[in-house]
Amino acid sequence: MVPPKPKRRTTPADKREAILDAALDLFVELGYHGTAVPQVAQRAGVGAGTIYRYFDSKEGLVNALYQTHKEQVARELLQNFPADAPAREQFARFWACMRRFVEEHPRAFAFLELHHHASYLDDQSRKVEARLREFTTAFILHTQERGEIKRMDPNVLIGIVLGAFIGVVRQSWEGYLELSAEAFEQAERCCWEAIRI
Amino acid sequence: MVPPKPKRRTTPADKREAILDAALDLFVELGYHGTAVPQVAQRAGVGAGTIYRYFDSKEGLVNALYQTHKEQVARELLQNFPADAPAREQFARFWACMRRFVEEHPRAFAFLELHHHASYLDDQSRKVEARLREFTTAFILHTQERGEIKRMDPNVLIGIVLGAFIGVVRQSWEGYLELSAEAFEQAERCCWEAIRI
Amino acid sequence: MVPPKPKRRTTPADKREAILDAALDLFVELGYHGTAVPQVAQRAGVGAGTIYRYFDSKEGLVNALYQTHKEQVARELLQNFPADAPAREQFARFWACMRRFVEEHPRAFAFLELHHHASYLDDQSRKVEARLREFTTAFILHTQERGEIKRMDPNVLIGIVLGAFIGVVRQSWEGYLELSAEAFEQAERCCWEAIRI
Amino acid sequence: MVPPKPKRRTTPADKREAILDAALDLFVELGYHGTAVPQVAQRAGVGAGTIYRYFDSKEGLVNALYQTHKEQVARELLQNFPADAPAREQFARFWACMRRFVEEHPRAFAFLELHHHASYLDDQSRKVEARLREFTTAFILHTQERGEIKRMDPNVLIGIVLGAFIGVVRQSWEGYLELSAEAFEQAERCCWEAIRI
DNA sequence: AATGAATGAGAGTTCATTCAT
DNA sequence: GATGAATGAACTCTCATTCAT
Repeated sequence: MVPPKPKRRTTPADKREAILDAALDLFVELGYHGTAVPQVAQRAGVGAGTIYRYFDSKEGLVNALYQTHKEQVARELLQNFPADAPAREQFARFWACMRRFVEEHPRAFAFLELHHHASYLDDQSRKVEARLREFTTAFILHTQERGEIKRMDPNVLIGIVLGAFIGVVRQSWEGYLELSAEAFEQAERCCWEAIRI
Repeated sequence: MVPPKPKRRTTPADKREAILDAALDLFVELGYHGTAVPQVAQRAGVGAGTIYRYFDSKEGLVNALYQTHKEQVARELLQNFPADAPAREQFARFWACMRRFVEEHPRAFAFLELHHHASYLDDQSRKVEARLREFTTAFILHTQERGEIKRMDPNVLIGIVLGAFIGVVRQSWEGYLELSAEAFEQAERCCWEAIRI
Repeated sequence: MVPPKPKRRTTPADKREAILDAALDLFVELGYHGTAVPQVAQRAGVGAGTIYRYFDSKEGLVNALYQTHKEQVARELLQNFPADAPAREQFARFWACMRRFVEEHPRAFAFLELHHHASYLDDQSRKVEARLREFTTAFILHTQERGEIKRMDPNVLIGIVLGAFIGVVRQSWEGYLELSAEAFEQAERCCWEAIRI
Repeated sequence: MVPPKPKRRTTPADKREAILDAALDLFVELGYHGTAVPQVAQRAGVGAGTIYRYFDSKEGLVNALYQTHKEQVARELLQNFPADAPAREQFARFWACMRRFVEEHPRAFAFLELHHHASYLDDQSRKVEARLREFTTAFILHTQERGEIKRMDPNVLIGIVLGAFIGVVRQSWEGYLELSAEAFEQAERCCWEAIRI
């Protein structure tokens, strides 16, 4: 019996993925405006014109990347969130989820961080961001009412915790820190103490 | 009697400042690659060629901006630092100093933050960053030995505190928060609790 | 008994016609350079590659169109021409023939007119034009000798009559005129008076 | 005494003219879509980017050409028009004026003719055309009322006369005719007989 | 025979940089 | 020293054509 011959070298989905992957690398390294479309094509191993079969424009490409990855973060955060657990555990889970994302998709995390609120993001991209924030704000208010975390403008708390998380990750990008389990855990404890009552 | 000092309408230093000032605005608003050199010239009120009398290139301009402002931050932090005060007070002073910088030079702070570790920054720019970090690290180690703040990799603590500060400021950039005295003070207390023993 | 003729949904001739028809529409509407080959394919309901089975290139396609329709005009003019009638009647028949062509094949007439002497027409296309002209010139000379129309360079007369005909049709393209029977007849009488003795 | 040194090799106005002149040639020869901007630049002897200092875009360039030359035709027609002369003389003057334009600016005439009612002409360009037509229509109606020319839709008459004029000129473009004084005069007489009572 | 995804040359346009004035 | 018109390389994007399926 003959084993089924593998049908194609590259499926359309493969090409699309290759383009997204190459763009992710380059946008992180050189920025959106610093990256030329043919450069993306070359790294993806396709012709320059091919990119326009899969994406409307360079803007379409960066927004597709943003939405794909931002939605993944949002999904993972919401799915793993223990709605009824004590705040301490909820925070630990949030931190673990973010950590897992950074470890599994470091370039995607860097991309989201660097392209946060850029002028070329479209309404759909901003909507993904907005939904996640709404959820977060509602959760913070609820936990504050339960007396488990400090009472102050939720946006200050978001700024502190998210900022601190990104701040630690950045230290590793800049070569000052290895993102060990210990570092994440230490940072997690610090941040909890920042916001706990 | 003194001869009347020849009054020039614009000294070379004035021109240089005007260029730096215009570039600061535009780089913050449109990004490095999104800003055209003649656009900088126009806003500065000089000819496009004039920029090249004061700076080698567009890269030279952005690096001059980076170094100028980064050095200013470093200077202010070091000058105001109470070497012999208790850690709690040192931390409060650090926070106040950063806060003052953000309030007095919001565009410069945004510029430094947005162009942090961009590919077009040169070695000299990175060196300014490195010197400040050396000082900070040494100080953290010293304070940890005095048992006033948590014992962990100083880079984790730097990531947390700097990240949290930037995180809070960013919330205001994104329109979620007004940078009131109260917000800064709340965030400062949170961050102290994050790192204190 | 005859075996049932195998019915093909689309014969090669059908495909060729569909391509020519789609191209006619688009070249008239958007111009030669304004029309993309895949656009022609889509409107013809065939794959983009298929066009290259029937035509060498985009130039080949436009020349095929030109020759097809120019030859049709020539055929109709020559077939309907009453060689032995008086000049007044010959002229009326010529005009009626042109009018019928415009009414039955408005897109083809517009195409011929708009692509007249375009740089991408090949020698074969120009040859069709030349043959028609030879006949016309000979006829004019003959009629002039019979003393029925003005004696002058036949090319002046061709320019006047053909130009006037196209001029009137153009007025309708530009929305100034409806191509009524009356308009055609009025124009015909005017043109006859232009050339008659 | 020193003769005044000629100040510039090329003034800005020279450059603009050189670009317009090169574009006129190429648009006539290859059509608007068939002409590449760098091609215009090369023929004008300037860099490709220079064209964009003088014109907003390729469309801006073609519209500037159209308006310049169309306005010149309109101006010459209106200025030389003998409002109170008999229709026969008015027609002769019109024809002479058109003839002079063709002889002095043959490429401009060809350009106007070939780009008539093209989709890339802007509102301003169409307005010039519209003003000229309004004048012509009013004049025809007035002359018809005086009983000097045939009574029919003025647009039919415009189509015939303008079409015949262009038709004769085209014969020369196609190499069939030399635009001699005699040819123009013969055609003028024919056309007058086409429209006279 | 027919397809349409893929290509890359070339389109229009921008902009960092130069240099005659 | 200062200017800004001029440049041409490089940008984003299109499309005539090919070729694996």
